[in-house]
Amino acid sequence: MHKTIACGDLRPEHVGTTVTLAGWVNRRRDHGGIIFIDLRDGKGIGQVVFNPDLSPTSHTVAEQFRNEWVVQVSGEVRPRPPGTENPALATGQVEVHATEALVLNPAQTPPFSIGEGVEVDEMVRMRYRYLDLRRQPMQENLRLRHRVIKFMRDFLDARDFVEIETPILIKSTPEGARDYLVPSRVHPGHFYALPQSPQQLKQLLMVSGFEKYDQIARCFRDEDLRADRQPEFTQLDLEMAFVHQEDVLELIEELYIALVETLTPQKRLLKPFPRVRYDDAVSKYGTDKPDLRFGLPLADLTEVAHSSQFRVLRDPVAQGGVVKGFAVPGIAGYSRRQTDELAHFARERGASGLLTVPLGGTAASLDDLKLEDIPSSLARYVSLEEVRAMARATGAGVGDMMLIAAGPASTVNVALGQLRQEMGRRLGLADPNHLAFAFIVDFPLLEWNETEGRWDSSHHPFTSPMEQYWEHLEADPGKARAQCYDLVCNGVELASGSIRIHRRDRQARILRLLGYSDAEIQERFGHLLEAFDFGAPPHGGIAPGIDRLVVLLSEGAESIRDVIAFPKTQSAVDLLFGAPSPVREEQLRELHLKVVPDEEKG
RNA sequence: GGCCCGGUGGUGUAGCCUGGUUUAACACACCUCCCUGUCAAGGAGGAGAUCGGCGGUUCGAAUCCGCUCCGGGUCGCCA
Repeated sequence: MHKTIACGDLRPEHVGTTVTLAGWVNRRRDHGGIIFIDLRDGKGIGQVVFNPDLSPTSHTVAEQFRNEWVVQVSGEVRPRPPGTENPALATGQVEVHATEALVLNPAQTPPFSIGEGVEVDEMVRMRYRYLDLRRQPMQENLRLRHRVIKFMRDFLDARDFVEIETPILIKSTPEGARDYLVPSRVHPGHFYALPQSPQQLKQLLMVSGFEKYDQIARCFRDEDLRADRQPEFTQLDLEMAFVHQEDVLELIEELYIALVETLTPQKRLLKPFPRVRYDDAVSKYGTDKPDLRFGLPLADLTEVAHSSQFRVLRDPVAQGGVVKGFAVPGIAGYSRRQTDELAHFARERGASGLLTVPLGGTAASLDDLKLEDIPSSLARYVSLEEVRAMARATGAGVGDMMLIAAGPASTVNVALGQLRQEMGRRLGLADPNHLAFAFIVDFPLLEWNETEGRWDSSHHPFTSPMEQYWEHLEADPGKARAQCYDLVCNGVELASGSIRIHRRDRQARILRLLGYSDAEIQERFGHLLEAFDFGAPPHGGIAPGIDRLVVLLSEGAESIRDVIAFPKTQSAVDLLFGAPSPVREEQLRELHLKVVPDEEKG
């Protein structure tokens, strides 16, 4: 080794010993005579002193040191002189007095500072990702990620799970996300697909009798990106035989509680995880991934609005829509500009408009409230009693503001749900040190696809409906509820899973319901159906996302790009390697491919 | 594909709305010199920018207009 101890491991117990350190120059302070170097390595930072009186030769070498040079230093560990200890450093009680110094590799001035916590443009960070990763916050993020994954593996190993790798080159799946395709050289015109998840493979492993399978699995989806989506991402994929839904939920709850309490004990946790029905989540929070760190629940105002004379509310109801609203405490004094901004926010998310209803004035209670205390267009069209009814329904009091939207239920829920999240953030109700986990259950099995005119699986076609819905499934598909569950936390979907169908006849019924012909079923799912004929056990599983979890557990990661070593941009470009890129004509020929130029761009 | 935000020395920002008193400003980093107990060391000096690109308006464009590229956010999309 080029070193005998890590820079970050220096402690008072080493005083008197002679050590050799190697690392990067984090910062240098040259006093003309004495020189201080903060030397950084993977374990942390330690201070080295170069004193010309002690060692003129090493002092001369150290005069050339610059930030990020890779250097090796030997010397004696001594306690720092009284009054010069640095409590901000774990190594701050001691320092190394250099007697030998060596430049292992000089370095150019980096494009951005490694040692200081300056915000740097993400484009530059990704272009020089290896330098970005050298920075402390990114080191912490990736080390946390490692510990999370190791914890999961150890936890499952102790419960008899077997980690099994599944292929990356596999068959293109028919529906769902767009596949990344890989052309076959050996079979002209044929393609592999990268797995969107190992879904069918893990079900086949259940048929194989492994009973408990898990995998830290890379998944690929060629869809447009968001802050919490990358073209490739990592899941803890797991599946169990002979389980009911509650068995899976209990395992996951136990895993997440143990993981958080062990790795991030500073985070507050709500135990046990509430089970929230899908319908309740949507009606109360407008979304199936509610942030439960705060209240601000949505209230249904359709009844009140229906009888009112206000067309903005009445007409949408007459057309089968709903009116919903929620109370935001203490913001009755918002300026016109601020309320306009909220309305803009709602419209951007699909709402036709937003009624802002401040309950202002100095009234002691709702009963004393006067119409002139309500600077809102609502007050011009509805009675004071109707405003009071809405306030009672939303829980608004004097000094609060009601935010109300009308329209089709799905539109209103999306807009108000996101507005609720935004208000929680603005009012500081969403404490980042609080993790509010919850299971969302009782999902609908199917969703009507308006554009395609058919039923889609809300989860995936292998999800089993609850037992009682099999009987009238074809007669009333929309009514069926699934044995399907999500784990959500702080407004983020963290995991999704289900009890699967394990009998051929039932799987075929679902696929036919989804509009597949018998020939298509055989071509696309034949391998799975055939497996079910050979003794498939009842089974189910879940797939927790690793990237989003690490973001929630980390201090300061703002997107999953901050917890992925080499992420891609929103346009799926790798700025470090410059991928994707054209390939040689010869490579294309081997793959029997010809590139057709874009018609518009030529 | 739609909408929104951003792009100014190596980094982070100001200037842009209201075009010319700006030789494009400031901080950090960088280079030189001074400095023997600092830890965001300090002091003095210096170098460094086709203002993302192309085109237009104008006597004059970082500033106004159009197109375009790149990054980010979001809707669609993500079984």
